[in-house]
Amino acid sequence: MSTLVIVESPTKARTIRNYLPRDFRVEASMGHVRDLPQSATDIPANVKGEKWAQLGVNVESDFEPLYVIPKDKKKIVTQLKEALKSADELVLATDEDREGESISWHLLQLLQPKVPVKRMVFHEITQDAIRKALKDCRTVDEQLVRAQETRRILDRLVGYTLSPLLWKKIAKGLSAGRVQSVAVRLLVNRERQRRAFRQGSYWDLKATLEAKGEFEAKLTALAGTKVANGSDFDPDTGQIAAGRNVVLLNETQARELLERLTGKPWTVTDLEERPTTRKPAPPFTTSTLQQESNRKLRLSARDTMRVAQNLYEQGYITYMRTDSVHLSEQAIAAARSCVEQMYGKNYLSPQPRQYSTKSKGAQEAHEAIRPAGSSFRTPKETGLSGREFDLYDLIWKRTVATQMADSRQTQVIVQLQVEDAGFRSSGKRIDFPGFLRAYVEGYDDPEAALEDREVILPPLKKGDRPDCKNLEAIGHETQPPARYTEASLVKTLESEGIGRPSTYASIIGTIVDRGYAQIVSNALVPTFTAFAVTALLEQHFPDLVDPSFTSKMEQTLDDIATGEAAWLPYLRKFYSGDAGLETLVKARESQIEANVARTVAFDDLEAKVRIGSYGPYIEAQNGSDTVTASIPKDWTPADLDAELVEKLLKQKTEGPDKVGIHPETGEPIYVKIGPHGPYVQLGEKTEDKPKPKQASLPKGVTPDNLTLETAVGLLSLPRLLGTHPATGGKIQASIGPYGPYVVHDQGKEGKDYRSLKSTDNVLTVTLERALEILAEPKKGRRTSSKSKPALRELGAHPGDGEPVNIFEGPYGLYVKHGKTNVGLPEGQKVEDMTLDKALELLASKESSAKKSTTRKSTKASANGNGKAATTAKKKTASSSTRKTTTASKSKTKSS
DNA sequence: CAGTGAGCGAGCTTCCGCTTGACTT
Repeated sequence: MSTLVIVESPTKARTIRNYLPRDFRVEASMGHVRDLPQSATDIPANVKGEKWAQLGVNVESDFEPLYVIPKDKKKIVTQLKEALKSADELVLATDEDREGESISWHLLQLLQPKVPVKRMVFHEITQDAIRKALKDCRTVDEQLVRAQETRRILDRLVGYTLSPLLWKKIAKGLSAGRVQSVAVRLLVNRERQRRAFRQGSYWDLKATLEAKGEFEAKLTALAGTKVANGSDFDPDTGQIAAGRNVVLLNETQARELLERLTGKPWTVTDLEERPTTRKPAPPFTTSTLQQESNRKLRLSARDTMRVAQNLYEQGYITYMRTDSVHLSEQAIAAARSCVEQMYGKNYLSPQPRQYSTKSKGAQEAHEAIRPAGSSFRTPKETGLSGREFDLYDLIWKRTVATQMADSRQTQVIVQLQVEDAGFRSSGKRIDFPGFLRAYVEGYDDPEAALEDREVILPPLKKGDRPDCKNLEAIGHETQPPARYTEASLVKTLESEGIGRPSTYASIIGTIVDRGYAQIVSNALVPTFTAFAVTALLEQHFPDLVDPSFTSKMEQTLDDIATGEAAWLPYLRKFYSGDAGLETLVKARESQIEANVARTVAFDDLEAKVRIGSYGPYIEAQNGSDTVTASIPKDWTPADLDAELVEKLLKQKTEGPDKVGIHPETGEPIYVKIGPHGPYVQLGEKTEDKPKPKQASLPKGVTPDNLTLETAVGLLSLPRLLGTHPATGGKIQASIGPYGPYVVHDQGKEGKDYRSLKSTDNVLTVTLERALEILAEPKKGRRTSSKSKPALRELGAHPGDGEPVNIFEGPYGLYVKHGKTNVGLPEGQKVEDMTLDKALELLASKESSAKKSTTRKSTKASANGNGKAATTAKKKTASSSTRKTTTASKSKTKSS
């Protein structure tokens, strides 16, 4: 008989197994094992008829939750039940936070153990910590569990009562929730500011001066009055903000001033040196890791987490979902020894640095994210490569930097005077780089990154008379507030305490999937739907989309956990009764007119935008007629101005613009804007010609700058360039779904495609140039085996003599034989691989590949609801055969 | 690929937080 220990994750199970006695069996629950039913198919038959069944919470009977085991957890639960049979003690070792406590409680409910049960908690995985934790076990904290359950129920009530309202009033398939709706609202508010933004412009002077060295200075004051710069403008008017005592220079004034100052003597009137110090940023949490990785490595939150998970599973870093900046003693010691070895004692912070968490509602069940172990491997020592290397490198540097000395800098500010004009020059000297040697935190605003650059001024003193080498007038324009990026959205949500480390990445996924935002070169741009939904929620449920809603809820949950508040009255007040959500939603349902809710009004547009079942469209009055026109699919409110609206409508009222007459066919060519953007069409659509020739406008060509020549060219694609001198195969140029390309027809060898560079023009590209492009090796993902050499060649496959090699792909290391690829098992080192081991892996894959073809057909998606761009959730039942065999193999090998 | 903006009506969509596993090279 033995003790069964249950933790959340298999990786945690593997590590703590080493610190427990031999007769302890450690299993993983894989997160939560029970939950409210997610969709109608999960609702058990016996409650399906009930009014509250769709909610999964019996709101008529003290909010009793209906718990089910989600499909993908059924197997785990049976396995855990089985494991418990041979145990004479059960130890629940899930995380010591609200969710972790709840998992333990659900396990108890499900497993109904007849043997003694203990609740064990630890914050560090070391021999000592685990042994101590095992001695100090407690029971499950029912109040903490209640707090979790309250959170769960509240989120369900919000989400599952507001979403149906949106289906009725705006469009089907939409969603609302405590977290996502606030996130969407942040995006919408920022976009509203951008639309309201009025650009202001101002001029100033820049001087290049010389005094024992060159330096630059900027005009700051004129006759004792400050010269206006960007911060003096009111973003809503584009004018100088009220109450500012500044002089605003326009171009003429700036040039006149330049004339007047030219040739006049300059004097240094003041010189100030200000020493400053900077401290290193705290170690990574999930949120800060995602932010930095997005800024520095350009990884999405999701990719960051995927790579971090790999690093964690291979034992390179500590747990990647955390809100704590706490470092264990051993981590601090390891970081300090790294600093000493790599940078020397001078660079060590005099005292070990420990950080404390500031963000709201942090639960701190884990350590900060840092290199694993009691001594850190340097990035080079790890043998990692690609994204894994980059991310580890980032984590290593940030962690090591926390134990480094402050950086000491001197800010130098020089005031200069010429006639009545005051100039300023600022420099920065890094006296001692300290932690900057290892790590500089990134910025969302690339301008701000300059802050850390050293700007050396020549040694100047008061009374110096520098020569003016050059003086120029420079015009500036104020910029609208920047859109949110993934990084800045996560940062904002975290600082408001909204969302959890495990969900930051999926929040962004949700709002993109629901069609609330599009990612355009790293920026999150809200859609028309986002505007409509946000307006409805703000107007009718202002409390729920207020960022402070979550922090108030958290406060109550904390009180429930400590016993100072009771859960039932809280939920009752929130949902039932006169002021409750249920009543409110019902009342609003009859008040809100769908036609109004579907409409987005913009101050600067006369036409209205409506959300239709096929996407957003414009509606305007033309005399007594109502005209509607679709807005192209990837357009957002950011793209829509009065001019474009006009264009879209004109196409409907007066027919499309004619570009000209086709010189050969004599038919007219039209430029139209369709659901996929602007395109040209040859002739009209008629009964006997239902499909006139059409072609999309490529990037850079707009309806405005489109010439007849270009239009004719586009309509004549694909264009034959000639034949290949070596093969005699045809070479053509055209535009495909991925943009302009050239293709070489190699007969039975297939076609060789290459994308054109942005500097090439499909309509004019020559045969010579095409041959040049075709001669370049193919880029892109399919050819990594050609561009990247094998990490190791293991030899020929006995079956067919084809080589068996190890490669590295974006998903880690894998063995390749012909077209078969198999990932290496966890922890398998490249050096230890043999041909035999590789053949074993390939064999297991090749045999299971045959079976797997029969399973696929069951997954046909029932997603026929038109445009809602949801990515179908992939939840196929796992084909256990291959996985379990390889898993058990690697287990026996490692033990 | 280049429209539509309304209907017979069944059954369904949807939340937040814990986890990993399927694919792919």
